[in-house]
Amino acid sequence: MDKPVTIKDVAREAGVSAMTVSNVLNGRGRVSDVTARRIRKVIEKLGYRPSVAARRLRLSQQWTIGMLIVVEDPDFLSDPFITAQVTGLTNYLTANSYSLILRGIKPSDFRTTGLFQDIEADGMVAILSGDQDQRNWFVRELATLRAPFVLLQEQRVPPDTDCAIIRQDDMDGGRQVARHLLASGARKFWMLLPQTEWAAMRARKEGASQVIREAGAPDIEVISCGDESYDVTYRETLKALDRLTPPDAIIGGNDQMAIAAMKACAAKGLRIPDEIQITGFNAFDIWRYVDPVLTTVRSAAHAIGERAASELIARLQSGAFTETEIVLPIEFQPGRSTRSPS
Amino acid sequence: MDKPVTIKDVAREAGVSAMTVSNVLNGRGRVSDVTARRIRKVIEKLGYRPSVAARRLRLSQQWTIGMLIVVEDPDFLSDPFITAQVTGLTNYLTANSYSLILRGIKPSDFRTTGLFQDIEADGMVAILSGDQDQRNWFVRELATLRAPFVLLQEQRVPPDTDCAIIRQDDMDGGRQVARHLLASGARKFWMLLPQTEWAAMRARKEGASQVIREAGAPDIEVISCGDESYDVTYRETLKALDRLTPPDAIIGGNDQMAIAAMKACAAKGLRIPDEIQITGFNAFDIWRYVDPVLTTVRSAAHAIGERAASELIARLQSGAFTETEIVLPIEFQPGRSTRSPS
DNA sequence: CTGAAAGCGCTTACAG
DNA sequence: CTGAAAGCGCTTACAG
Repeated sequence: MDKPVTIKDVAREAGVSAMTVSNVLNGRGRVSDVTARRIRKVIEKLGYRPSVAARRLRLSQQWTIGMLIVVEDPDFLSDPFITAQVTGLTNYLTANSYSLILRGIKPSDFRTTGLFQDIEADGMVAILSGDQDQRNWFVRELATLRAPFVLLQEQRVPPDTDCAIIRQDDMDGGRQVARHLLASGARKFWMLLPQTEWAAMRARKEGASQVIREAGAPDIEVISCGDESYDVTYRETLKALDRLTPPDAIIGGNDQMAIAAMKACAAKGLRIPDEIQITGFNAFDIWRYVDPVLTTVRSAAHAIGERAASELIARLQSGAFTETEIVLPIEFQPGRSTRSPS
Repeated sequence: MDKPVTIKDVAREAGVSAMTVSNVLNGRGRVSDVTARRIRKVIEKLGYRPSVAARRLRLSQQWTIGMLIVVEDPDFLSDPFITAQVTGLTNYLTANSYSLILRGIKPSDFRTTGLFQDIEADGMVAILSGDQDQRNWFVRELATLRAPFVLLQEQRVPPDTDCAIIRQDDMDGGRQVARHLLASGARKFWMLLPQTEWAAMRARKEGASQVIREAGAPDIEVISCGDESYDVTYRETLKALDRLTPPDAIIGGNDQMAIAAMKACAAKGLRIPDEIQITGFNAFDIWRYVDPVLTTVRSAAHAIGERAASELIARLQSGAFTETEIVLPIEFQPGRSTRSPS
């Protein structure tokens, strides 16, 4: 319709130059109170809004961080572990006048998507999935953007890259879960893992395996649960219970999987925790919806998101990441789906 | 470090003008195959990425939609009803080369936040909360951006505004729930609602009330549950059960609240559904984590998000919204937390 | 305390 | 098939 009002329109109406308007807007330079007040009146009257595009071009800074979630599942925000990180990120960015661009893409679309053609963010935060090869490839692609980035949940820092990793101590979480179960008498373990290899889940498994091997118990049996949805996990657990002797304990890769397993065990008539113990991971609200309340590990997800934002902003200001590997502690949270250690 | 490579660098290296490079990039104009190939090689070699800021300024189009969630709770993505809408929105936008800027703000910060000073989006999608007065005020503020916007979950279309509303038929959901409960013999109802007045929840209540009044039963008793968190809802339900005679049925404002109520009833020794029936709303994954499986209403949340994106993009192209009020159907989903109608 | 001018990196009629 | 020039709306030294 009507052309948007620009800084020039304001300047003309106020009888000053565009520069003076800019100074008022940005609090720079010396402008007399009288002039400033007059200009502000005109801005209000005309409904003037600065053009972000122009300012960004001029300053070659975007005040924008891109959040990239690389997953096969198009419903990429359904996992509370991810949404909590996104929330922490946005909240911190908003408080610091940065914008967050959110994008979920499938590994297969990775290359063709706009984000990788254009530069619209000063920095990136990414959650990757897939095997190590695929993740390495993602990291190389990200690096071609020539913008600093933070990887969440990754276990290894890519060498020679303007990049930092932030994660919670999933391996320690795995260790604590395994110790608790061993102390409660478990010797034979299953762990439920999705097909998609999340780095965080791998670490949980490694931590648990390590403690279990050290205790001289047989290594964990991995039950592969496809897309980690409730239905698939439930079905795969049932199948495994049909095929194999039930273990003493099932370690869920996350809470949702643990709950599906719980229901599967209940369907088989196995009493929890007497006949079989079950643990989850992350301690989001759902953990308490179930009966018995799930033994799980409290996640630092929100803090991870916040930290990613603060590290990235610091990096943009200082020119280099101060730390490239940040590990946040997690907290074991016993429930009633496991027995208390004797 | 090194200055970013611009279209001029590419042009110089390829021995052509910037315009020709631009033509190759955008598939406009006639460029000979030989030249085009050479230019593409140079782009690859130099690692050139177009500056989005420059293009946006030039074309005064942002290819960006802003998603604004106005809530008191800083953890604004914890509600799956919201995340599902956000996911639908991003997915559709990404597929259409639009970016999504996500921002959650508190009502009190509404005015001071950047989104309302600057223009960085071609259009907006908003989820509002608060009472009608507050929401009206938000709508007026949004209108000052002079960009089209879509309101999710709103029940009334603001007059004379470049705006559309999209919602699911929450009122019908409320009706269906009430009919089911009445048919199962219920006469006395409670409904759990948070302090924050979500328009969608109001509509559920209205729908249910209407059917219940028509059946000649006493109107619903509303139990106010603060921030709608598990803990508060649980506590308030317990308190109500202590204070008042238990009703025949409790209608949860959403699934999470219904589940908290379920646990509270169980704690009081009330058998579900024999002594008390309970229903939820939205049918996200958690609805089935509980025992007995919750009777609820399947939500069109993901479709709402997608539709918001498609309507907004269509509006940006055509200059006007074709429909200003879009209502998506919902689906009643009986579980085991209610009795089957006799 | 205020202004004229240059320039950020693109794209678009308009010529040739 | 290709190029020179103008301009999108800002901000920043540099003068006055």
